[in-house]
Amino acid sequence: MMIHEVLSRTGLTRKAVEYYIEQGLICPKAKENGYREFSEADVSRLKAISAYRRLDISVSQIKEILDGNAQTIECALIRHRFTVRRMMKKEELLERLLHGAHADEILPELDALEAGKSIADRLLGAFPGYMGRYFALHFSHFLSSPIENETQLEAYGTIVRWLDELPTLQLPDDLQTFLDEMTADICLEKMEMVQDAVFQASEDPAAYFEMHKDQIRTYMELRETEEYRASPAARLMETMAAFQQQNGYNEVFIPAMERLSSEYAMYRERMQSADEVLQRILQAK
Amino acid sequence: MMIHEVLSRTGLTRKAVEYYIEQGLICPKAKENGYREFSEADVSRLKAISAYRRLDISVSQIKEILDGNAQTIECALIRHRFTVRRMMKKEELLERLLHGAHADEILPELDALEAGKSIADRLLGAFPGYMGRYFALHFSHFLSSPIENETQLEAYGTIVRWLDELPTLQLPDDLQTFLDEMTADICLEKMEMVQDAVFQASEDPAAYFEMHKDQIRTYMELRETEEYRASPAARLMETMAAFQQQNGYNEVFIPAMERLSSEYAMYRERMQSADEVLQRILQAK
DNA sequence: TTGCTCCTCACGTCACGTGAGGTGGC
DNA sequence: TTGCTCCTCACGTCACGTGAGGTGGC
Repeated sequence: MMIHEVLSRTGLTRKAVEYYIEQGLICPKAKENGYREFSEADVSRLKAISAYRRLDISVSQIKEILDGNAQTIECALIRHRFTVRRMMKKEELLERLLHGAHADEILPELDALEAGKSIADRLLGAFPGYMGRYFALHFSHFLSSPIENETQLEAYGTIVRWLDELPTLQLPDDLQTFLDEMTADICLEKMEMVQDAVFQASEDPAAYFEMHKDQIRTYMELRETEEYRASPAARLMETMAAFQQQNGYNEVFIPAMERLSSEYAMYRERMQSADEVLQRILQAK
Repeated sequence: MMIHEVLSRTGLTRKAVEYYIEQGLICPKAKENGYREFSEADVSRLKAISAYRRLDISVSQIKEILDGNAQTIECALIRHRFTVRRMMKKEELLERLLHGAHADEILPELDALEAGKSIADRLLGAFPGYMGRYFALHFSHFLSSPIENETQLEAYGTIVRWLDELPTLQLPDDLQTFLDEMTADICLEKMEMVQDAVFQASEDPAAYFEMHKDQIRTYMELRETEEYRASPAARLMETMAAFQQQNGYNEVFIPAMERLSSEYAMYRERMQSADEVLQRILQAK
């Protein structure tokens, strides 16, 4: 069909369609007279493109999505969600400005907001698929307090540099497939529920361990078995641990996060004492 | 001071500051050697500019705000709020796409979202200050149902054309000042509460009138007095009514809204029967 | 003289919009 | 021939980013 029909069926403009052709999202054949011949498949692709574009997804990301990269759309969704949250905070800040607040008051909060965004973006890029989403969600939780002193600013710089220099974790194909399959149906809501559960547990670890002692025991026993040690899950954990150790995750990234966010520092402390509690329970067994 | 100090104190880049100078947001003096001399006032202006920019306000709007136009910032806030709401809907739509929905399903909802935006933007521009905000908020309430047929599409076109051709309502200076002063402390929250109260009342007008009959009587009596008729409030109402009548508000805009949104049509019906109830009550008086 | 800051100018970004100027189909 | 569609090319948008190339101050 001719472009005219495509335009009326998709609601796109001629220039938009030409742009998508130029960017390689669709490739209609050129006829002898130079006219382009569009197929039904082109039309349905263009409809999808239109939907994604209007949902604020960039053309290059749409290309990935149409190329069958299912991770991209999850990634886009989480980015979108972070954006909405930031916008809500911005709304608050705008109201404060309207009610006479001075710029000096809100600039540190804007700094924090933008720092949170750039760290979350980098985490999403640095770790493949599910892991990036998990890390981004996890650390975003602590990145809302304003950036008010030099220490925080330096910590932020350290984190950004560390993430920028981090080599991309390239999992062996089988582990990557395993991870993707295991996490395929873990939507954002579930991730958030898990995170909230962890945060809750960190507040009163003894109670948590008491309540879940059977599961914990089962898990601990499982981890001792040969079967588990040979499983992809164990190999995945090992690979991650080795990657983190090689790149100074615990020496550079975590301490910088603690300097950037006092909330995170407190969380880490709670987690460490939780670990001690667990050790005591296990020894008492 | 030199630009270097300005940059370190504001956190802006050289190029950004140069852009704001080019756009006339600040005008530092040029010294003989061509260097620019910035003042303390420039620095605090730049801090405000930085805050507003990072809150997604355009440079031309910031110019208006810095020129002392207090309405602009309210306008920006309401736009921002609408944007957040749209983003939340977009998030839902993106989730549906992720879970396998076809583009055809969500395109009509995107149409409605964008129609809502363009109508709200036009209402904000067409009516001065508070009125624009009130209209935008009021009609946005009804602009969420998907655009699914030709009638709705035509209605949308009619509305957009009507708003684009609408002359800007230029109130006499004293009435404008009166309006601005009366509405200066009506924040969005209050507006929303009022709107919600109206929507509630429209569901069961008899009950509403019964509950507020004393206020209604007082108001009706007030409207009969000479004092009220000579007040700016009455003149404002008259001016608005005349403006609406001259431009076919009830003949073009309202019917198109009814065709675009069945929810709005229902609301109008309820309001009309509410009016009849009120007339009966007043006659029975 | 060296190394630093300052300046202006030009081109790039992203996803198109808006014509201009020319050809093809009926 | 006329009026329509189709094509490519060039320049514009918004708020800067990224150099290039040249000058001023110490």
